[in-house]
Amino acid sequence: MENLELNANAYLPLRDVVFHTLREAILKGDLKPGERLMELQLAAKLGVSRTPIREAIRMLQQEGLAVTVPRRGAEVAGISQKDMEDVLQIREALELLAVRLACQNVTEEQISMLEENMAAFEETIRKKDIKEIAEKDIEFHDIIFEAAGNPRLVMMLNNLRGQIYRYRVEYLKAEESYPCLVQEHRSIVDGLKSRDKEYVMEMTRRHVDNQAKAIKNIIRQTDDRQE
Amino acid sequence: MENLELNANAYLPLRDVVFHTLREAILKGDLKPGERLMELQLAAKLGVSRTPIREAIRMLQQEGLAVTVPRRGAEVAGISQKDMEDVLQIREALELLAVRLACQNVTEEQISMLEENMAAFEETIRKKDIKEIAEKDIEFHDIIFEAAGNPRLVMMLNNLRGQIYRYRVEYLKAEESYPCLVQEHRSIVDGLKSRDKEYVMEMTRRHVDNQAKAIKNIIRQTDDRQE
DNA sequence: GCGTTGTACTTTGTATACAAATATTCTAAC
DNA sequence: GTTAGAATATTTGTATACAAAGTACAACGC
Repeated sequence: MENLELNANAYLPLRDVVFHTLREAILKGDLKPGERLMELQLAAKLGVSRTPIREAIRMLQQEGLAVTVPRRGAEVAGISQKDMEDVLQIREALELLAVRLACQNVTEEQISMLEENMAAFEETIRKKDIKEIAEKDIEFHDIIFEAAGNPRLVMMLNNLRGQIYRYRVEYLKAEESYPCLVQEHRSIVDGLKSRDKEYVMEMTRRHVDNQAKAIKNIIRQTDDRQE
Repeated sequence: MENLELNANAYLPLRDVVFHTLREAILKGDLKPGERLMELQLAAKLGVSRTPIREAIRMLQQEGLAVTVPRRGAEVAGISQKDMEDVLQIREALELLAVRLACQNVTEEQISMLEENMAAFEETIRKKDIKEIAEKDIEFHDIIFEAAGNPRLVMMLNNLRGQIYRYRVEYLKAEESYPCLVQEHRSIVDGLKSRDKEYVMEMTRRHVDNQAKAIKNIIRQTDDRQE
């Protein structure tokens, strides 16, 4: 770990601020798998007492980002290749459900939001700004999730995305995949416009599968490098 | 609320005991939707301090069984008809994934476990012991989840089942559905034996759909009665 | 050298104390 | 009778205190 910093000084309970801070740190990889989450240490580093830290840890634990052993404390959850494959499988199923529902429920307004997003996405891809690419990509999927009209599904997909994100940044560095990405998004939007359920699902399947393959490649590379 | 009681006196941190206690109470309906979860009150009732209560609440919150408003505290999450439909949609998608995976990975041993379960299931149905029927039904699905070989999927399905369970007991009181239940389980086991993916998925879809319809009926009836 | 035990040190688990925010009650004015 | 506002009580948020479990390491015996 390095320099954690509480930023969201908004009027939120500290436990939520701590939770978001630690969550981000884990997803971004600042806190590495296996790294221990020691209450006193974190409390000192974040300038709060142990109480909010403990509550944040309980939340992380329930979300699967931390594992705790009674009387030993918590550590950042590891994420093996198998784990990631499991997550990707689930994500595919849910993403397909989302897009299927979106196909029924999407509004004109949401479609124009998607079009706007597409334009912005292409722009950021031209700039090769990875951070922005990721943001726009997330926004794209968020619009679709929203259109699905199933809040719980949105929750679950966001959670899964968190898990995937732990490898995803790497994935987005593969510039050769950019044109493909844009085209896939394009197809999905077109499908939603014409409300062609089968087509949209097939395109989404491809999109998710491509990403899954890419991520698995990254993992393989990373693992090889480590050995 | 009525008489909560800490039973699991095993060597577990109190937060986990409290968590399980409250979770059960919510799922069984002893703690009703909208009912406030007041720390001091719960602490007194369970004979512990606020600290484990608070941590348990954070866990419940993350699991969607409680909602908290900062500075106002937590209450048992309500579950509207729409919520339940959302959950059932997700559950169908994941249950289909599980059975598809199980079809590839199921072992001979697991198949005989399913056969054993079928026998026991039919027996309990003859006895019309609702509690046992529920148990055997859960066991049936658990074996399949296990066979899917995706631990995270198991986690998520268990969580969803919790949500559904809040209505499910009622559902199982509908005796006319029993023969149907058995037959559906039978078909699924047969499909798994012959590893016929399409067939198993179709049967599972029917099984889940039937249950979904039944639950929605219950909800309608319950809502009507309340008005 | 190797394992064992005992002691000091960390770290978690739980309870409690105090402050700040929210809800409630009571009073007073209209 | 109703409403506004102050006083009071409740309730959450955070910090801290203390006990118990776990860990590390050195001294000891084999």
